[in-house]
Amino acid sequence: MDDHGSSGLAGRRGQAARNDAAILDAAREVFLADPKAPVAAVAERAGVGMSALYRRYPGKEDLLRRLCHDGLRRWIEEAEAVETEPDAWKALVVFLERIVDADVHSLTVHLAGTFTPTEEMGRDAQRAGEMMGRLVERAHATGRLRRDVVADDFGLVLEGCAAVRLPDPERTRELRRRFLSMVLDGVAGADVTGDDVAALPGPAPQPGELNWRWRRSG
Amino acid sequence: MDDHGSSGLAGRRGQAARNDAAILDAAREVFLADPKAPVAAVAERAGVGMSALYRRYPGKEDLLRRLCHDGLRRWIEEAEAVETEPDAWKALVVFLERIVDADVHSLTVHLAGTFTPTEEMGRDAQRAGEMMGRLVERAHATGRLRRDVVADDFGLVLEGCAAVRLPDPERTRELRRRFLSMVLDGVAGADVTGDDVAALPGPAPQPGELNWRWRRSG
DNA sequence: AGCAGAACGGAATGTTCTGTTCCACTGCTA
DNA sequence: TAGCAGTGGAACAGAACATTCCGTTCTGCT
Repeated sequence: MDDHGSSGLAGRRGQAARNDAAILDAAREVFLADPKAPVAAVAERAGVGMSALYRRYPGKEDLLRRLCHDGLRRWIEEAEAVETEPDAWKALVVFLERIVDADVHSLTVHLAGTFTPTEEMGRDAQRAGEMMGRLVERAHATGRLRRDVVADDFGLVLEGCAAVRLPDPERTRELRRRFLSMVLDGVAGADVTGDDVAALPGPAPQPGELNWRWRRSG
Repeated sequence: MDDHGSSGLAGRRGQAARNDAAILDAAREVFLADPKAPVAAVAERAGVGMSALYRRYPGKEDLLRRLCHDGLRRWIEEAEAVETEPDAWKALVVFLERIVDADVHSLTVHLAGTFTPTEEMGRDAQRAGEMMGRLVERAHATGRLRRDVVADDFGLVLEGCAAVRLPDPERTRELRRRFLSMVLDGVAGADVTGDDVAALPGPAPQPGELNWRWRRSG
């Protein structure tokens, strides 16, 4: 087999490989902007025809599923990446920043319900939740994270950050970072200030309470 | 004119008046859950037929516009209500809590773009922005609000709170309050703690930057 | 050089979804 | 009791959409 260059710049095979990526990128952009967007919008944004799309995925749902599962894997990946960080607080912060920057939360949460999940996705989702839990547990141990904040509170935080949306993606990232920073200051405060903030109100979010979109028939 | 009771419990006229409210309530619930929901869903939720709806509004767009404008007026109303509160920080907090509880932000922001706005709405929107600005200005003067937070940062905050959504409305309210509380602790911190938090990153949101949905042809 | 077929663009198709209209009916109101 | 404001819900027309299909292009191999 006469492979023209190892990184796929070759004529036909290369174009196909490039389309693989183009389609996924386009799908991410389009479906993040509107989870109900038509498939044709993805093709157009990717600069390919419908057939290029349907050659790779049996149907719309499969594309959505793929996108979501990729997001889930990315989450796990990022969580693993910060596990070696000695400063547990910093690990948590860096993790959140990366998830927010990559818009992973939108991928995993907003797309849920638009397809029927795989069992493997269920397992990965649980794994992702556990890793977040461990991250928070570690941060609690340092005393830097206020004690009345639970792991699922960060579900709220990520949801909030994901909601910040502007036409310009780069500006969106900046403002999300800014917002995240505000929230983190509120979440780190207690020990530093010497405790003059009131306890967080209301029952804390229960595990799985935020994942209602994953339940069947949505 | 033989009016059976002043608060409209009468037979036919009363039913009509009751439908007025039922339709608006239903529309709020339905369109807040999904801004693109079909009109029929509103009629069903209100327990009325299509004709009851189209007798009151020439078309879907008019209903949306009405809902949004009501939200805008509510915003102004709430802002005026806290203007007499002597404690400027408390005024700001109470105002935000009320806006969040009433889901006014979703009404005014998420519905924008689904209809062409009136000029009067434009004026009210500007007025609403100004009132928010004054609220923040007053809070700054007390020193209780950290200095690097600008008025439009609360656009981010409200967007974030509105993004917290569960099937149960009451639980949604609780968790939004909890999230808001976290954010407010982050936003109040600086002066109280004696300044060991870093400055907020990124250029602050510019006036009008968050209102892009209001611009024509969305 | 030439062929087999992988890969593609985009129009065509059949179906579902939705905004709006229409009509027959009900029971106040005067 | 006559008339009509008010109503429910079926009917309609057209838009939107996922998916299929066909004719074309250009590669990789012989």
